[in-house]
Amino acid sequence: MKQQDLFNTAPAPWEVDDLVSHVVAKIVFSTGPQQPFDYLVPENLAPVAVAGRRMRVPFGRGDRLVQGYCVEVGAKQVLPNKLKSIHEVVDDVTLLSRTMLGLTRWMAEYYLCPWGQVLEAVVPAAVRGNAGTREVTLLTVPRETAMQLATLKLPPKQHAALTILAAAGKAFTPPELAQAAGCTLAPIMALRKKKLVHVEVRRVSFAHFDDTPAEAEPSKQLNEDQAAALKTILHAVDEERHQTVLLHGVTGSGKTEVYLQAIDRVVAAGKQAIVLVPEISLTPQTKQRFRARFSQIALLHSHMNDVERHWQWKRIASGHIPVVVGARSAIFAPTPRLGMIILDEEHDSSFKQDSSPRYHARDVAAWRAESENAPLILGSATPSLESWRQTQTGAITLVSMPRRVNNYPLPDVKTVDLRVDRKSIGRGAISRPLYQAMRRTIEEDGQMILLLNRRGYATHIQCPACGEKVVCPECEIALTHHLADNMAICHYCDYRQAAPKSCPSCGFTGIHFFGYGTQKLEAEVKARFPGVECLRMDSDTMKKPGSHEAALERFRCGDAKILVGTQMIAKGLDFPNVTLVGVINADTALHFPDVRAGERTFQLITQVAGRTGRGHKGGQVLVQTLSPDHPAIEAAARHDYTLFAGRELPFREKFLFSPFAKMVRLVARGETAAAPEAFLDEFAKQLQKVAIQLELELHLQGPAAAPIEKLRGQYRFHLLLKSLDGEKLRKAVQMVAVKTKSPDEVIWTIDVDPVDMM
DNA sequence: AGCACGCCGACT
DNA sequence: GTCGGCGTGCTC
Repeated sequence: MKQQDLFNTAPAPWEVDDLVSHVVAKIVFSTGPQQPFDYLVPENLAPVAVAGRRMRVPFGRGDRLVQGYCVEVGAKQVLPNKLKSIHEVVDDVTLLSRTMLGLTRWMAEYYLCPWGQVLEAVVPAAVRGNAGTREVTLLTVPRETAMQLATLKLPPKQHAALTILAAAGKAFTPPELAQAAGCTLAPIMALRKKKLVHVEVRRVSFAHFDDTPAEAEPSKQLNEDQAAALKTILHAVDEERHQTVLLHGVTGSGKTEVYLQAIDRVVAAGKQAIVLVPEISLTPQTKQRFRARFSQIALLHSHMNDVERHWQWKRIASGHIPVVVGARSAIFAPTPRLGMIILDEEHDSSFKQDSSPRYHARDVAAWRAESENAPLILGSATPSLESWRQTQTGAITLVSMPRRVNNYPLPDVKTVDLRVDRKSIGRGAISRPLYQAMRRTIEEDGQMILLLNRRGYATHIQCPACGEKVVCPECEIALTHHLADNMAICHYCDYRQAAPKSCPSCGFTGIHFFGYGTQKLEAEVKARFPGVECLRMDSDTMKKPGSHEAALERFRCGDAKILVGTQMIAKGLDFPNVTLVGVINADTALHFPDVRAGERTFQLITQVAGRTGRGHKGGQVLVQTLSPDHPAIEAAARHDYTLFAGRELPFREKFLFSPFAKMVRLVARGETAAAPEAFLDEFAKQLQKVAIQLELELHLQGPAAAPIEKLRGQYRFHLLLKSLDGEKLRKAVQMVAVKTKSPDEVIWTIDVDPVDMM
């Protein structure tokens, strides 16, 4: 029998009489062994030893003190001397409620990663480190001392200090008291030693941020579709019952207003709402919209410093903040009475975390909402096929808003077949039809958005003489030419070198820069529309905090007429004067070796098309493509989600992909190609054995070189596992994973429900 | 993860 | 004989 089993199985019959009942705490560590460990709770710590706090416990032969999360406290029959005792309780506030502990345990099981690691990810580092607080010592005079103050025999300075403290009627820190009494710290220390003053050590916050409530704006009148959607949601809110609602509303259908009014009801009931938005759309516009409607709101954004993050966390935990708006990790906000969760743009891939624990906020939200009896609202114009499928099986309630507000029509979308038009335009990214539409837009004083999903100037650098391509030495992918500083940059690892003037291989001086990035597009626009203000938004120009706000303001006020950018301009923007959207190359994501390539393309085109026609002037969209007949592009041009889903779902079903099959992806990497490949080969073999044992119908794809074969100098391989039985699949992977020790040179990861296949 | 234990080879 | 190489296994 293994040692650990001694603690989890019943004691031997002859030991039963020795059992004593004791309060025991279950501790989980964030590093080291993964299983929980039991410790005795000593009597003096019983009041503070609460599940959800961190504790320091003696661990190992040397009894070194280690910090861990207490996940459970309860009376237990134990053999005396079997367990060690907790040394100290670290936190004076509970970091994780019962629900959050349950949630993290579920995440650990579902995403196949250690519980301790999930706990560490869920509690912000700023909270763990008590950022922005410090310990202060507070002195008061106890009753007994105050009564005998007159008769006490004390040196004059001590007596004076004590008298001042007794008269003050509030607590002083030692330095404060020293100053008030006009003495040094020595007499005060003496008073502390003689136990004449009461000492309390407390953690206080010295952070302060503006939290003055804003003037709240009234709600808007809803149209028929919005009112019907709201009614469905409110039904669940009022009954305090869990239900998932998919709000499928076309772009501009007024989903946000429905959210806002649903939140109103939650707030009125004294509960809190969590609103999750994609990272990219936590824009000033979204922020303002929520801030204007709710007087008290916590906006969690990535540029927050630790002090503010901690402060926000405390405010939320105190229950005084009714509305929390944030990206993915806001799903862990410590709201004490959760009344509703909203995931806006639920299809967005930024809801999936790309490091361990690789959770999807949509699925975490579903678990949390169910366990807290709260409705979950998923909103999108282009729902994920995972959610859409669940509306068909009845697990999710579908509510549709097929019309735009104010009866504005959806914009007219035309594809520009580049196979035909390319010849007529010569060199350049803007086809003749798009150019003409741009001209017209400017004449009519409208504004326009041009989407090109690649940053930089030229996408690859190649020698026309010898064919040599300039690639990253670490990742072996084509370097992108950036004009601003004339550098060649790897978009995977950010490796950079000076752009070559001649071919590094053959010395030919006519080395050529091919392909279009946003920088080159911007240059072309400026050249062809002199005097028209053009603004570029991509991650290169939006690095500084506040640049996003500034750029959008310039566009909103009309100073800039043309907005050029990557996908960051495709979502959420709401500018009524935008009457033209141009998609420079709809095919960039279409031919990726990824099942979701079509879905992503459909989403991107639909979303960016939705940026126009939001005012009385209407709007039109031109989509440049080499594949106008591709189902994803055709469906997007017709604004027809059900057409797209109707074509895509049978394909997913036939070839066993999500949402029909559950998928798990293993990625292994190393300095050589052989080691990770061999590792995955062996893993696959072991899996097949376990699959037979579990009677699991397992489908394997690979191992094969990952689409990004080499990254930062390491070779990458992957193995895709699929099965209709997700639970058994995870079980099988778990069984193999615990027994597997990879060679030192191989690093590997497990991704449950992978979204990114690169 | 750390830390002790233990079983081998190179040294005072 | 002992010092230390790191392979193995345990930690409530």
